[in-house]
Amino acid sequence: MPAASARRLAAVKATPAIDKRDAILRAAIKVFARHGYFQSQVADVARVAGVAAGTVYLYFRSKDDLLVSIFERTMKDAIDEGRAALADVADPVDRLRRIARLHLDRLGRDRDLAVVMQVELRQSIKFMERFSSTHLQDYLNIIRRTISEGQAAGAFRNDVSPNAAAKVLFGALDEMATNWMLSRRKYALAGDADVVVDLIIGGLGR
Amino acid sequence: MPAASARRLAAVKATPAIDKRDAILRAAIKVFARHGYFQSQVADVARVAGVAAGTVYLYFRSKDDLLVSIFERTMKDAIDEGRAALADVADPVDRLRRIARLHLDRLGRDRDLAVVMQVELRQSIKFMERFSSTHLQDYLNIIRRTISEGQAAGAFRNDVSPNAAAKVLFGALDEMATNWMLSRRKYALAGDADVVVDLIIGGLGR
DNA sequence: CCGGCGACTGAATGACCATTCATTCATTGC
DNA sequence: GCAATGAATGAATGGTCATTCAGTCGCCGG
Repeated sequence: MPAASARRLAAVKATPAIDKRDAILRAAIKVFARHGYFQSQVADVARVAGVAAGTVYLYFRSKDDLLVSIFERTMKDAIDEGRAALADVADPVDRLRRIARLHLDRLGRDRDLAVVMQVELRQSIKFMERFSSTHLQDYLNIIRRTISEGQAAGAFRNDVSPNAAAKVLFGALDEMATNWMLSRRKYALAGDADVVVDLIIGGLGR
Repeated sequence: MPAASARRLAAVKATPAIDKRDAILRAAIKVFARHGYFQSQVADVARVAGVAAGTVYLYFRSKDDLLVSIFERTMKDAIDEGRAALADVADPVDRLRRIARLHLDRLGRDRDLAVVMQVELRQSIKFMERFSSTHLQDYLNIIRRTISEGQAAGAFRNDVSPNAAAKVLFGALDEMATNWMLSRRKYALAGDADVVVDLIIGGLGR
C-alpha cells in the first residue's frame, strides 16, 4: 500500500504545515496592523502565532517575505474572486457594482487586513514599485476592460479613457477604504460601494 | 540704536538659520524619496544637506520630526494656496477644477515630494491616524464645502452626499498622483486634473 | 587683541532586533 | 524498543543606527 500510505502521510503532515503557515500569516496581519511593520518584531508575530521565533523562518524567508506573502495571497484571492463574480453578470453597470462591492466587502470584513493593505504595504517606494507592476496592474486591468466593454456595448460614454476611468474608480474605492479604516465610527464599508459607482456613473453635474 | 541693531542682527542671523533648516528639510525629502524613510539614515540626510549629523538635531527633535515637518509644511502650503485660489472663482465647476489642478500641479512639479507624500508618509497607522485627523481633514473640508456650495447654487445634483463626493474626488486625484509617481513614462501629471473633474462631473454613463 | 558665546562637528554610546544554529523533542518505520 | 528523521526551539550573535555631547571654530563687542 505504498500509494495509500504516502497519500495518508501527506494528508497528515501537510495539513498542520499549511495551518501553521497560515497561523503565522494571520498573526503577522494582526501584529503589523496594530504596531506597523517596522515597529513589529518577528518575535511578536511568532508569539501571537504560538510558535518560536525561529519557526517563522521555516516558513518564510525573511520578515519582508511575510509582508509580500500577505499582499500576494490577498491580491490573488481578490483577482480570482473578481473574475469569478463577473462571469455571470452581463450588464456593464452591474459589473462595476460587483467589483466595487467585492473590493469593499473584503476589506470591510477584516479591519486588520485593511490596515495592512491600505497602510503598511505602502511604506516604501521599492515595495510599491514591485507590487504595482504585477498584481495591482492585473486588478486595474480587470476594471479597465470592464469599462472598455461597457463602452463597446453602448452603456458608457465613448469620450472617456477607460484607463483614466479605471484609475478614478479604483482611487475612489481606495479612499473609501482608507477613510473607513481610520474612522472611529463603525459603519459598513460595503455600503459605500453603490454610492461610489452611482456617483461615477451618474456624475455630479445636473 | 538698539532697535535697528537688533533688527539687523535678527536679519543676519535668522536668514542662514532658516536656510539651513530648509536645506535639511529638502535633503530629507530627497533622501526619503530615494531610499524610503526607514532605510534612510539621519547621517545621509545630513550629508546631502551639507551639515554634520548632529546639526540635524539643532533644528529637529528627531528623525520622526523631519517627516512630520515635511508633511505639515506641504499641507499648510496646499491649504493656504487652495483657499487663495478659490477666492476669485465663482463657478462651482471651475472651483473643483482649480482644486484638482493645484493638487496635481504641486506633486507633478516635484517627484521626490510626491514620493514622500504618496508613499513614505503612509508607512504606519499611527502616523496616518495623527495626520488624517488634522490637516487632511481641513483639506477634505475645503472640497466638501465647495461641493456643498455648488449644490446650493444648483450646479450639482442634490441627491449626492458632499462628503462622499469629496472623498471620491480626493481619492481619484490621489490615485492619479500615485500612478504618475510610480510610472516610468514622463507625462504631465497636471493634465489629469481636467480628466478627473470632467469624468466626475459628467459621469461615465450616457 | 582678547574673552566669550553660540553654532557646529562627528566619534562614541547604547539599544535594538533580524537572523542563525546547536540542541531538544516527537514521531515514524523497522 | 530503538534509531533515524526532521520539525521546532530560543538564546546568542552581529550589525545597524538614532542620538548625544565634549570639544572646535569663527565671530563680535569692547
